Amino acid sequence: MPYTYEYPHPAVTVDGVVFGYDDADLKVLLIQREAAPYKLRWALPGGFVEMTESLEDGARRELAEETGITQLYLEQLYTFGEPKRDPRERVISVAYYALVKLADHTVRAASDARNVAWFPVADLPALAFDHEEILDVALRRLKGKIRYEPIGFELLPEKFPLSELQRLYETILEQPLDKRNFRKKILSMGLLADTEEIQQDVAHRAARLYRFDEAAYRRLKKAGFNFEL
Amino acid sequence: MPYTYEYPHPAVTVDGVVFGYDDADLKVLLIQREAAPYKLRWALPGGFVEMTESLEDGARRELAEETGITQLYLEQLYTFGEPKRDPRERVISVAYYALVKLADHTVRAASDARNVAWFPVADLPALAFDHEEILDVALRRLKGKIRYEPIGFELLPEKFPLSELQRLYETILEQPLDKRNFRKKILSMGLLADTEEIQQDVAHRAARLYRFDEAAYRRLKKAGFNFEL
DNA sequence: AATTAAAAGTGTGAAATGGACACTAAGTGA
DNA sequence: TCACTTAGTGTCCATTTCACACTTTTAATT
Repeated sequence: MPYTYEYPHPAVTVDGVVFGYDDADLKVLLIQREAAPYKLRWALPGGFVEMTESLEDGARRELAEETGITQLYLEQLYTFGEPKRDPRERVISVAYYALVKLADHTVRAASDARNVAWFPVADLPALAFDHEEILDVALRRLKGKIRYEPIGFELLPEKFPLSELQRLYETILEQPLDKRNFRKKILSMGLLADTEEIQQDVAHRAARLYRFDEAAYRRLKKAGFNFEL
Repeated sequence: MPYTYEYPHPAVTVDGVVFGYDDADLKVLLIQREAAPYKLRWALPGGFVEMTESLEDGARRELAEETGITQLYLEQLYTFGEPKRDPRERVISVAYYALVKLADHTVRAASDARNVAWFPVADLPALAFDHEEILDVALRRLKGKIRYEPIGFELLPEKFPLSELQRLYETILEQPLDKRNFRKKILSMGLLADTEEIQQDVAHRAARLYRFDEAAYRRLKKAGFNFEL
């Protein structure tokens, strides 16, 4: 069952940079490699694209197979194709980045029992291949995009207090934000709905919980509204 | 000399959306196909990536071969990989977009003598494959990027009057801009150097000519300056 | 030489936005 | 009841944005 072509074809893979947020830490999901090259190194989840699936479907499939994660915000990031990025053969990797609500997804061990774990972005192990570069591009993209698109919510639980949203922004942007100005700005966008609930089991005044109002988002987006922070 | 793999590999191409600007028109460079499928249809220039070159090098090589253009601003756009986008076999296409100074480059006929021509973006023929979608993504990217990065200069001659720069912005953004406000804003960025020259052979008051000051750009960029219009 | 045409070039005031800043309210635990 | 922790709230000043119209310069036409 070999496949033969008149001209050489590179292999094509999809890799995913999956971000999660937990307790003031931005985290990335990594998988430990079992085989050479880079045996035992941590790497981004990913794999070969199948001939009948789209690139995005391939990315979703690989993430589901390797980490069990299925509900996520997914967007194409960049395509990496330096000739020597994989020592075995020419591999073009179409990278996606994803945002998941960490609380909802305790990661399953991969279907093939490889190690899967969340690492804080601020404290990463050495990665396989050019995955450090891919991660770097993903971080810059996330940092840039969160300024003008309301994607931060994808990293938080369904219901969250404003302070948690602010901490998320401060973590990703790596700069402190003024509480009053942040609240004014975010609330004035009209994307947050008050759930009429408050935090439970906190040892201080409980905060109101909000949720992202997706219907409002679509309405405003269609009207050309600007979500710049 | 066939190439054989244990698993099926898609073909990988690079395609280029080359923009030029001329006389208040944004234009795209297209090539007429000679062979089936889509015989005689116009298409984006592009071709197969060679195994030893990077994706960007491949894009530059294809553009040089097919159109003779060598000096250009080039940036990766997006990767298109729907299973059926090419009827012959599975083809993943890494698209780049490019900006060229149209005045400097009268397009050469392709090395293989295919028809090459500039088309106004506002008045395009039907295109081969999914090239209309690729062009659409490129246009949106250009429109978005020109708002916060000074890339418009890449489309103008070395020396240009402010009115021409303004017309370029108005063309790309598809909206009129106020002359005084535009000048104030652009000049205050400190990216334009006065060449001390003025227009020649115009039938009215001649305008000062400016050039893009790349050294200043790099300095300001490093300092984290914001080039939003 | 005077007139017309065409585009260049220039400033102000009003409105909206952005950014700095500090205290009170509410709830828990000791 | 006191101490601690986080929630929640408004004002002022500086800056930016936006709307807006006339004079200058040069060449072409009569």
